Amino acid sequence: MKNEDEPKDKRLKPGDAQKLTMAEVAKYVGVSAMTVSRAFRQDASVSEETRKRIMEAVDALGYVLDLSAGSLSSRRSGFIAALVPSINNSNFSDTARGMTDALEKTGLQLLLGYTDYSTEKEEELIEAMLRRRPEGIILTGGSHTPRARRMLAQADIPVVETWELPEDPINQVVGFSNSEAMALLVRTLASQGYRKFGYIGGTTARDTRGSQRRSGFQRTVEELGLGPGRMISFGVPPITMEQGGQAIVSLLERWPDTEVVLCVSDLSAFGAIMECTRRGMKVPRDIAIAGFGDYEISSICHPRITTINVDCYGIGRQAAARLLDALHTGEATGDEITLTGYKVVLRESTDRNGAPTA
Amino acid sequence: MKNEDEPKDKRLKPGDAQKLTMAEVAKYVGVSAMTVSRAFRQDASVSEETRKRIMEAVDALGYVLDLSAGSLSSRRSGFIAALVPSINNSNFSDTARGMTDALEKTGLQLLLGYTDYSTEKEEELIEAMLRRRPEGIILTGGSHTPRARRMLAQADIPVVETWELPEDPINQVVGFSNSEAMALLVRTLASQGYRKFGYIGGTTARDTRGSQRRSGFQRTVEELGLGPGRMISFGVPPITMEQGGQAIVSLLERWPDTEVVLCVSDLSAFGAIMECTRRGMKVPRDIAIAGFGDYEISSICHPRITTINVDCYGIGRQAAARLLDALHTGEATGDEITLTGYKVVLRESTDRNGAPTA
DNA sequence: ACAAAAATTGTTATCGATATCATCTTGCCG
DNA sequence: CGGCAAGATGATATCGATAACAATTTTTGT
Repeated sequence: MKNEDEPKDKRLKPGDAQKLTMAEVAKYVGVSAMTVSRAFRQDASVSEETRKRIMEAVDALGYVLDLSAGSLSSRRSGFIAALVPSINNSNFSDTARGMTDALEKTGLQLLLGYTDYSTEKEEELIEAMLRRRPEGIILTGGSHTPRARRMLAQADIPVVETWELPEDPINQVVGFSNSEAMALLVRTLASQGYRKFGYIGGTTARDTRGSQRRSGFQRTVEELGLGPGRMISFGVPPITMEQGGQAIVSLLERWPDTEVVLCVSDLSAFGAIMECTRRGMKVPRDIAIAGFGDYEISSICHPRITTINVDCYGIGRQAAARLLDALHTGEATGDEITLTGYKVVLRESTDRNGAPTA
Repeated sequence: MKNEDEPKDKRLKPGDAQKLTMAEVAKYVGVSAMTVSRAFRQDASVSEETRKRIMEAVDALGYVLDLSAGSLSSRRSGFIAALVPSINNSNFSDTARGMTDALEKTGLQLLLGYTDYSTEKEEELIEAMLRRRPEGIILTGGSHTPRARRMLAQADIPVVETWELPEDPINQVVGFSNSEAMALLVRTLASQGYRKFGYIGGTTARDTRGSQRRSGFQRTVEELGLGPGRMISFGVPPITMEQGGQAIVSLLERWPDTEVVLCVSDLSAFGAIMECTRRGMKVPRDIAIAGFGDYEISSICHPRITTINVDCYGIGRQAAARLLDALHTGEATGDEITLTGYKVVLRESTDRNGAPTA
């Protein structure tokens, strides 16, 4: 006979609810741990009767599966990492919702991280995420630190970049051209007769989508022969409603004859409109203002704001779908670019008749 | 001699970047895996020289620590779970920021989940989180399913409930009385002469904070002898700007002489104000409207909205701090209630002089 | 200069589930 | 009724790091 282990010296602290493991559940039911493990997966071969008994025991004991142990041995962490610039931006939250919906029923969980529009923060987050071994990762934008790129390459998992069209994609891309979208808005407004264009955006290149919108604006105004646009930069992205208000004051001081102002987002457009209203100017009678992103506020406020509607939800949904494709096909897929839609939404704030309450 | 293992049959797939482990880094540097492990923690005793060499190797090889293995053996997952109702609500995102800030430098990461104001979704999320063995968990509100409560009890980790004062706290609480806050707003407005009070909120009890605000409203209006309040319920929480607009229409149809309307949140208040404006009513001249939460929009829009400012950031910060306390003191702390502040912010939308642009 | 203390590094067992292969039933068919 | 396939279950090794303790080197005090 082999010598039996003495009762272990493991001192369970008094109040310490001894931690339940699968083995204990197994002993309780009278099966092996492996069978309990199988009972937790619907594809595994366990008789219905045994599974039922196990699940009852799980319930009775209050056992909760331990994925950290499971993922170590199965080498599947069971989650997808997604990094977005801001927690509090309905555009990105719509995108996140799209991802969550697409991942439903796949057994994969979404882990969100917030980069605060900073590539350094993004790098940190990528490292933090990779340490937990995600099965794939979704990023916003195409601007990353060199080290971030290296880590991603090394990680050998599918990567999807979203919300823009990077010049040098890592892997897959789901997004649209922010500069083209802004160009479309400029051309649409120009075709309505506007000639003197102003632009409000943040000061730095941190927000790459913002920069792209700006360059789309600039380029298109010049292409249309409407001279260089009047551009005001204000604040570190993401610029707030308040900064939108401050910016339009600067802009109108410098170029009082401006006819229409395009803003990097609806939020700054809203701030600008409110500031104008407060100063006794009527929008669009005295000045027209447009935003970008089609946030809820733009269809509610007075006057309603002309904007670019972006398929935020679709971006998320498709990004997750592309990622799942890559995971299923064994990541042999070519790196594709999936274009998502956008459209101009004309509303009161740029109405040439200037009769917003019409 | 024992038979030596044949060179393993492990077929590394062609493109497969063979997964790096600590052992390989260790071999590369010429130390033991344990020393590499130590090099990753700043408190461990490794000579500076060795650590430098190891970190260079880590960099050169592109190794990324594997926490799923580490947390299994150390029994420390290194993260805190936090569940909030909505991803896209600046109040909660401020709270989340408070938590993140408080956890900075503690080595603990925050994992956010979104319950969508549903206790069923919350239960699912709690289970999903517990499966990854968080070291603590922060919840919003005090309303949970029985199974959620059981799982939390079994998990034996500190729990903090936030944003309200539950009748039956699980453990620690960081929040304030929503009904008292709303009562304060009612009393403040009553003291300014308002007599005929209306209220706009969601239809169900899903949003417990909303329900508490409603009951605070109702109770106080009656206490002041101003008769039963005029209450309109509209939509499933969280109610949107648009629903705020629809609600005020119903309310004014039913009770056209209402003097002031309190809304469950600033967002519905904003929607209500815009709808009034659109219909040619002036706020506050024709009707006064107030919100709750002091969102950015309320200080920007026109007219600016009277509201209750809540210390959202502080709630998050303190919740995380209390959790850290509990973790450090070995969870022997008594379950305390930490009250957070709120205050009435009077703005144009309830100005009795009705001269918002004054 | 030598013992004691401190700092550094290594060895081995282990965390809790799952992959893998082995074993045991059961059912089915000619 | 033998034999084989399919289904159900179990035994064991393993995932990759870290805890715990052991061994070694360096520093310190007197």
